[in-house]
Amino acid sequence: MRIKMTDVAAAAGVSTMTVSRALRKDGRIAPDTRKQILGVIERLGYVPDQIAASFSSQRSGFVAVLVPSLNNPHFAETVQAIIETLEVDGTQVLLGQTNYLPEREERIVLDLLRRRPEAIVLTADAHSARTRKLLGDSGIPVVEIWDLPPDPVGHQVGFSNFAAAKAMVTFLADRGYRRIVYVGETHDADTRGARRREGYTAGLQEMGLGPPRVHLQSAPPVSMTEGGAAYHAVRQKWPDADAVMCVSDPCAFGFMMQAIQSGVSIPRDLGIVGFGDFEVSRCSAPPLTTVGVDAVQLGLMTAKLLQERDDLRSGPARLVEIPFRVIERGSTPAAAT
Amino acid sequence: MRIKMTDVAAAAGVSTMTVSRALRKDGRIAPDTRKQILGVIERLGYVPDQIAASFSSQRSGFVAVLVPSLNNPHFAETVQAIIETLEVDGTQVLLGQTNYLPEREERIVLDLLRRRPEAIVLTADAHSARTRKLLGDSGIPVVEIWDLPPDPVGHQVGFSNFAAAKAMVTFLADRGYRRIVYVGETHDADTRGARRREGYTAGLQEMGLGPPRVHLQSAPPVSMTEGGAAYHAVRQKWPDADAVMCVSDPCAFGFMMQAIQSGVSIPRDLGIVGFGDFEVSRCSAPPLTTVGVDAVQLGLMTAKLLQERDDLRSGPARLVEIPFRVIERGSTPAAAT
DNA sequence: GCAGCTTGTGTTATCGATAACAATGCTAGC
DNA sequence: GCTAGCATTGTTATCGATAACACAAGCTGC
Repeated sequence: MRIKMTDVAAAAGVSTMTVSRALRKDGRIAPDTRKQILGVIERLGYVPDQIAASFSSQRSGFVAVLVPSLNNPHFAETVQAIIETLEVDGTQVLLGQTNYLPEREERIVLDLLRRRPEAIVLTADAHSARTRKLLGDSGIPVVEIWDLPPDPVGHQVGFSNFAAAKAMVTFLADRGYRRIVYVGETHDADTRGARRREGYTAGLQEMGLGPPRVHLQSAPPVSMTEGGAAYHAVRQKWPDADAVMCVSDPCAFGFMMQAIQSGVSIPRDLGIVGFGDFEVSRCSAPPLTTVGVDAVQLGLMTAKLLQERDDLRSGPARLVEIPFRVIERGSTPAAAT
Repeated sequence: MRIKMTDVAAAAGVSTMTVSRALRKDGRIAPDTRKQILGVIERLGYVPDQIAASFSSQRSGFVAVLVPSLNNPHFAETVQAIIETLEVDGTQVLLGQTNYLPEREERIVLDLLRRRPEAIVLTADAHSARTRKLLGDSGIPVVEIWDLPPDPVGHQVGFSNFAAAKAMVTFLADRGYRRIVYVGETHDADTRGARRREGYTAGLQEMGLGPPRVHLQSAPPVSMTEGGAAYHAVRQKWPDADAVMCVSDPCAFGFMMQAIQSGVSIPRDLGIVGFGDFEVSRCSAPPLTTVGVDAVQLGLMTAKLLQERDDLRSGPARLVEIPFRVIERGSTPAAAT
C-alpha cells in the first residue's frame, strides 16, 4: 500500500488537516510544526495524491492548451513559456494537438473539459459549432492565441495575421516589386493561413498591383519540402513573377533552396519572403525577409492572463495585442538609399 | 451548478451505475439502454468529471512524458506519436520539459508523480539520485527513450548514440577524411550528447585517426546560430581540419552556412555532417549528410509498449532497439565508384 | 418444471484529500 | 484578573464517480 496522508499524520502525531496545511502555502500553521511534518514526509517518501486533492478542493490545477501541432517551433515556444510561467503557481498544462483539424479539435476539447481545467487556451482558428458550444457551456475561461479573429470565443492574445500579411505586401511594393505571387495552404477555410492570404489580396488591391496570383500548395502546415515543390509550380504558372510571398518560413526556405538549385539568384532574379521568423530564416543563405512575432512573449502574456483566472471568469473579454514587424534580410534587395 | 451523473440518471430513469456503464466500453449494459442514456447526456450537455472518475477507480488515465525540450522536432514528433496512439484508449499524456537540466527533471518528476500516472516516459539522460529513488519507490513503470544507457531505470526504447556516432566516424574515414573535428555541447556529463562525443573518440581511435579534436560550443541544445559561431572557433583552432562532425543537424547547418558565407566550398574544401536528420538537412544547399532515426517510429514503439502497462509493472525490463542509419548527402563527397 | 447460468440493473461502501467550522490555549489591553 | 482576539490545531462532512456485490428476470437443458 502506498503511503497516504493519514500515515504521515500518525507518524507526526498530528491530524491530516495539519499535514495538508504543511504541504500548502496558505494554511495557518506554526513554522516548527510545518518543518517537523515536512521532515516526516521526506523520511516516509510520501507523495501527495493530487487526484484526491483536486477532487476534494474542486480545483484541478490544470490549464488546457491546444495547439495545431507541436512540430512548429513557435507553438512549441509558446507552450514552453506557458508551462514555465504557470508551474511557479503549481499549475500544470494539459496539452492537446489538433493537427490543424477542427473535428479533432472538437474531440480533444471534450477530452480536456472532462479534466475540469481552470482555463483553456486554443489557437485562434476555425472552431466547429459544437466546440464553441462546449466551451461556452463549460463556464471555463477561454483564451484564443496567435490571431485576433473578428468573432472571438473569449479572451485573445495575438496579432492580426491579416494586417501582418498586408504590411508585407506594402513592404514588397515599396521595394519595387510588381508581380507578387502568394504561396499558401489548401483547406485554409477560416484559418490563420487564410487571413494571411486575405491580407495579401487586400494589400495588392490597396497598392494597385493587379489580380492576385495565389498558388495553394498543400494542407497546413506547408513543409520545406512542399515549399520546394511549390517553386516549380509557381515558375510554370507565372514565369514573370518578381517576388514570392510564402505562408510560412519553412515554405519559403524550401522554395528558395529549389530556386537556388535551379540557378536563380536571390534576390537579384526573384525576391522571396516568408512569415514567422523561424531560426532557419536567420541562418539561411541568403537569410530570409519575413514577418516576426515573438512566440515566447506571446506565451508569457498568455500565461500572465491565465494567472488572473478569477477575473477572466467574470470580467469583460480581454485583448492583448502582440506586435509584429517586417524583418528585412538578404532575400529581398536592400532599400535604395 | 454543473450537471452531474445523478442528474443524468434521474433524467433517464436509471441509476448512476447504469449511466457510468453507458459511458464506458466495458460495463455490461443493454444496447437500447445505452443509446437512450447517451441521448439524455447529449441533450443535457453532460460532461463527465474525470477527476472524480479517476479518484474512484484509482486510475488516472495519464501517462507522463518528459522531454528536454519541445522545441526540437524529434521530441515533438515522438510526443505527437505517443499522444496520438494513446488517445485511442482514452489515455492522456501529461507533458514535462526538463530544459536539459537534471534538477528541473527532479522537480517535474515529483510534480508528475502526484498525478499518479500509469507510466512515465523520460528521455535517457543524466538523472539525479533523488529522481531515480522517486521513480523506483513509485511502483510506476518507467520507460527511457532516445538512448540506450548502460544503467537503465526501467524499460528502454531507443538506439545507441555511441554506436551511431562511431558509425559516422567510420563513414567519414571511408570517404578519406583524416582530420575530423567534433563540435559538441558543454555541460554534457552523462547525456546523449556525451555519448555521441564518446562514440566519435572511440571511432577515431579505432580508425587510427590520432587525438580527438573536440570543440565544445555551448550548453545543449546547440542552436543554428551557435553552430555558426562554432565555425569561426574551429577554423582558428584547427585550420587544417578536413571534416567537421556536429552534435546535431541544426548545429551543422549553422556551421555550414557560416562556412559558405566565408567562401568555403562544401564539400570540396570541407566535409560537414550532422546528427538527427532534421528537415532542414534535407533541404539545405548542399543537403547535409547525417545520422537518421525515425522519431515517429520511436514514439509509436514507446506508445505500444505503454499499452502493455500491466506487463510493464511486473514483467522483466524490456528493450526496443530503433535502427539508425548514416544518410549520405551532398555535404560530403560521393564515394569513389 | 426446475437448477443453474446469463444478462441487465441497482445498492452500498469507498477512494484521499480539503472546506468549513469548532475548539483550544495564549497574549494583550484594560 | 478578565475578556476579546489571535494563532494554531482538530472534527466532521463532503466532493462525484466506480468497484464489488446483490438481485431480478429470462433462458437452457435435461
